[in-house]
Amino acid sequence: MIGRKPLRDQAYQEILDRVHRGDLAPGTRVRDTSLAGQLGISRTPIREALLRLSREGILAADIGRGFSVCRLDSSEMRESGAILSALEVLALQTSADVPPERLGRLSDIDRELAAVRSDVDRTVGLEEEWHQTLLLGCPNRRLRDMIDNLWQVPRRYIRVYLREAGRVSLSTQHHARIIEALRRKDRLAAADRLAHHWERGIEELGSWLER
Amino acid sequence: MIGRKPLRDQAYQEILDRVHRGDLAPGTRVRDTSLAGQLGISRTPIREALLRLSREGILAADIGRGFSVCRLDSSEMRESGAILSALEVLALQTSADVPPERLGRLSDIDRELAAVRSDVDRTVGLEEEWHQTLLLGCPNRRLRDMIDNLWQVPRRYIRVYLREAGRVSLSTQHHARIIEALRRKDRLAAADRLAHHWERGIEELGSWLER
DNA sequence: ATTTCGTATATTGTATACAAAATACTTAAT
DNA sequence: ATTAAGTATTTTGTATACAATATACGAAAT
Repeated sequence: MIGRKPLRDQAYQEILDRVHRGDLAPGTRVRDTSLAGQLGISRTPIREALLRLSREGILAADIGRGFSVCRLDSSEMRESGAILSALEVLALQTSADVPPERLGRLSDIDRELAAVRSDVDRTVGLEEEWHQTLLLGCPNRRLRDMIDNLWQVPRRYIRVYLREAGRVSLSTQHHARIIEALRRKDRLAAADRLAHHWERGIEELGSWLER
Repeated sequence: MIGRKPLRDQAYQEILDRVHRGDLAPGTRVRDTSLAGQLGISRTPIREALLRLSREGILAADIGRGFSVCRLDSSEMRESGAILSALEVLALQTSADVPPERLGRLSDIDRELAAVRSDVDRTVGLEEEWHQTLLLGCPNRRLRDMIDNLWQVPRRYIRVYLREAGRVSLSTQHHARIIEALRRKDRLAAADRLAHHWERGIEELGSWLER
């Protein structure tokens, strides 16, 4: 076998998936012993994964009393959203022009996004893929990695919003307007619209959470 | 005793200090066993600290062959700097107006910065404190934490630059212009100047590194 | 019945043990 | 003398063990 992955990385992914699937609900205490048993590995790599997740804001770590899944909180969502928005805008501003081929893919994703209804997982996945595709040309690798990581937080909020508020998706109209600006090679305008897209999305989620 | 700190956090701080002091030079392999011996604790909390440092871009972690101190690389510095710049600008834009009392402190730091010569550690410390003080009023706690963390990277570059290039400090004139804008309660202008300050600093460091 | 205290249990944080893999070392062949 | 193969030694990644602390449970007192 060529690609060996440390157990801690596999554990990280698995735990993250469980949080996203709702298998580990907000507020739940996460016991390393129990996870170690379930995954059939020892506590050591589990704890390494938990420590990382707590640094990333998915879990809370109270000293001496272990980990728990962070509760959903509108101000936390607004804070993360503001950061992610600024970073995506920066990434887009400093990207090379988006080639037509990639613009086509973005439109494809949007079409699929409009077609898919009521499948929350698919919708969130496509929304994230759209953003990733948009920023694929950003030469700042560290920035791209950071953005990918930060996405884990809003993802949880979008998912619960789509599911519980019964909304089908966040408006894809904004996407279209961003693509339009990129077609004109006007990255500045596109970045502005991306910021606007985020603002609206954050506001939509925030006001729903604060209902 | 009231405030207990996990060993992993103490280890994290100690290792970080060693990297900054140059005790652990760029490229050095970092062996958990050796550190555990030196700090008189076991490998477990050491490895937790190393894992965290590698996520933060201070150490490199090659699977199966352990950790090493990241080599200084101008493009990495530019990438981190661009991110940090954007985040500090965001923080300043979304801050409350900086009260006169705090503006005074900023000026004090600048005066000290101008007075201190040839003490690299003190200079870097003051520069970082200046930025922290500037952003103290940012209500986005997550953003402030992220900025504090990210600072660990440029810190290494500034330190080596001041020491080896023989420069005394990065220009404090920019600081003064930022403060001036804040006196007029013009946060937007201040944010612009902060961005400019970063741009110039990054360019100065970058061109020196690429010499 | 409710509360308070004490004890048992579980869970954490840290230390140690072990197996696999990587590095360093030795020796033999050219 | 240099290289190469094979062996010994480190070093890593993971598992387990242990001590300290926190939680859960139950009995006694009000």
